[in-house]
Amino acid sequence: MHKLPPLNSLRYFMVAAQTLSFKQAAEELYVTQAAISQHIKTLEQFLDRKLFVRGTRNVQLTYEGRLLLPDIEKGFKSFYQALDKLSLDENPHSLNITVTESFSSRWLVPNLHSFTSTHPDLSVRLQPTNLLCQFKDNDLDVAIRFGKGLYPDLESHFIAHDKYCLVAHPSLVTDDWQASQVPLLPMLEENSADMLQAWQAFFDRYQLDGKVLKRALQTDDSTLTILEAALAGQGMAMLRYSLIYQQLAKNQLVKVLDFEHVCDFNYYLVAPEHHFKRAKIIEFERWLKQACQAFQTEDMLNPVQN
Amino acid sequence: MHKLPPLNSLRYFMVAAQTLSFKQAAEELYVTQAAISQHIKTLEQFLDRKLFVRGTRNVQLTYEGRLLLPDIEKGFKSFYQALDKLSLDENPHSLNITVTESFSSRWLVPNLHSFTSTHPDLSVRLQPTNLLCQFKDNDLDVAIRFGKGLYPDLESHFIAHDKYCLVAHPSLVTDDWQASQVPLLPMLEENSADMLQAWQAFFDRYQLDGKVLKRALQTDDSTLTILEAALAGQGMAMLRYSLIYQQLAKNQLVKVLDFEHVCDFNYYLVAPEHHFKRAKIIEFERWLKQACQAFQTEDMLNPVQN
DNA sequence: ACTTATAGTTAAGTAAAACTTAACTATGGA
DNA sequence: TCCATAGTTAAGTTTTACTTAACTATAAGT
Repeated sequence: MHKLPPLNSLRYFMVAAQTLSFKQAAEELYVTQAAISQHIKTLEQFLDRKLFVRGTRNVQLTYEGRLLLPDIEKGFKSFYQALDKLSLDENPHSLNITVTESFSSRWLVPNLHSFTSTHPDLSVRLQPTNLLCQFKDNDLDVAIRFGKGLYPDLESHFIAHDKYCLVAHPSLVTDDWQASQVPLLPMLEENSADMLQAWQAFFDRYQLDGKVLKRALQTDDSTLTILEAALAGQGMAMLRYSLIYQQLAKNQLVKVLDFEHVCDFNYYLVAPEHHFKRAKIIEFERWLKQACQAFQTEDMLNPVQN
Repeated sequence: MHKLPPLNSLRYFMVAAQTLSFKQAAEELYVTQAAISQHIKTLEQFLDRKLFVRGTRNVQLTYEGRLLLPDIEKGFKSFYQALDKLSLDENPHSLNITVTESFSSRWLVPNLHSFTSTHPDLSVRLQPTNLLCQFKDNDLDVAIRFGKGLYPDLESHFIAHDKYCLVAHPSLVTDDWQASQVPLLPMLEENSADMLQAWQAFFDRYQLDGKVLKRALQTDDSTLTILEAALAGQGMAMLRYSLIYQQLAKNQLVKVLDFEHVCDFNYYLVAPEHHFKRAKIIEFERWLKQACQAFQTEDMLNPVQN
């Protein structure tokens, strides 16, 4: 292998060769033309070859200069290419996540510490909202969504399954509870297709008529409201395991009739395709998948789900 | 376009990334590991990205380091490629030519000045010999040869045609000379196929019997000897126009019966193929072709010749 | 023909970078 | 526990890069 010439001289040579003017090259490189002149001289001495024929008011490349130029250009092009790959991510030190309200406050916030502690130079910002925001003009890195993983112009990476559990405050149900006692509990209900489907499965299972049940609370899209109402003992709620498994463990909520219904929806990481090449997102996805194992159970691995 | 990072840091990064050891990289680059450490740090700060994960006794590339490496390697590879192209010619300031004795002393040496004066940084060395030397282990750049241009493993570039002229010292022939007087002049003869063919053409043309002519001198391969004998007035010689056109002009030699015979051979520049990529040879060939125009005449453009 | 303007070179001094030395940190192994 | 190893950092030195300013040479304008 040869010894490499001074690399800056190569750069100066390239620009001078492209412009065929030391003066112009100097302007492009924000130096004086004396600097160009000296660099070219250095390179010519290093290579022991004349690279330019100095005319009176113009310079020309010699044969050997012409020989050199294309490969030098190729080399710097590769360097620029390398930089391009990094610039996929303009803000490597901030991770901007939009996440559904319920998952944010009931799972992500309580669990985030194990990610932030191992990524000290990354500042995570959460935007809890149930709407799938625009990624353009929003400096959002990624979204966590519960759904079918089908979003136009966006890429979705599967994160975790989930299941609905019928739960209530422990004060409302006893250990020897029967299906016939269900009508005693008011329903805490959210009008989401997925959740309504779970309720229907429950009614079918116990041959109940949903219409006769009392409604204590109804919301359009705030799972969080339902959850808080359930925790406050206002009735029975059909809630996702991911959001309450910690409350179940601590007996702050208990299952009603042990009813479970595997969700038709899943958790997905959603973003424009190129965002998934960002180092911080690759890291975050890896962590998220691993951490979500905490609420993955055997019965979720249902072929219907995926 | 991005601003380029410090180029030396890129190089240090590359070697460190390849060896996955700052210490080893330092050894390869003949610097201390402190220098490596500082360069990597500089680059990381410039890019605002960690490139290495520092373990206790080893370093690993980060995702972004791995992203960067291939293009950086590609870049430097291009630079090495550029240098390779120059190293086609190890001695750019010397031009080593082997050339037939006669052409050397009768044409090249008298004409070389117009080349050397426009190429002041090139020192030309001539090796006059009629043998086609080995190019290997000989630091020869190129050969000038008179022939058919067919040399095994070598490339031949056509330079010039030539023709034989029957000449003698002006004291030996008069203006009103007749073919019948030919036998009065002794022959100065070289045993080369090409020249013998010219003699034969002459005999045929004037219906002479070559055998009855007197031989003043015979050589095997020294055209120069023949030429000098002719200049000294020792007889008539069949000589190539290229070697004597200047003597004809100065009347140091005159044509006998105006006899000319276009050569079956030509002048060629001969060398291994890659030598023709050397800047100095490209220059020399251009000059040689142009300068040889001086002895090219209309009648040489005979289809037989090429 | 003379002057002016332009492009590049060179020398000398200054600013910036690269590099070394040496002291320090952290950790795996004897 | 102590040593050996790999890397980091700060301080000082060397080297390189850059600017300024004076100089050369020539094309263009007057």
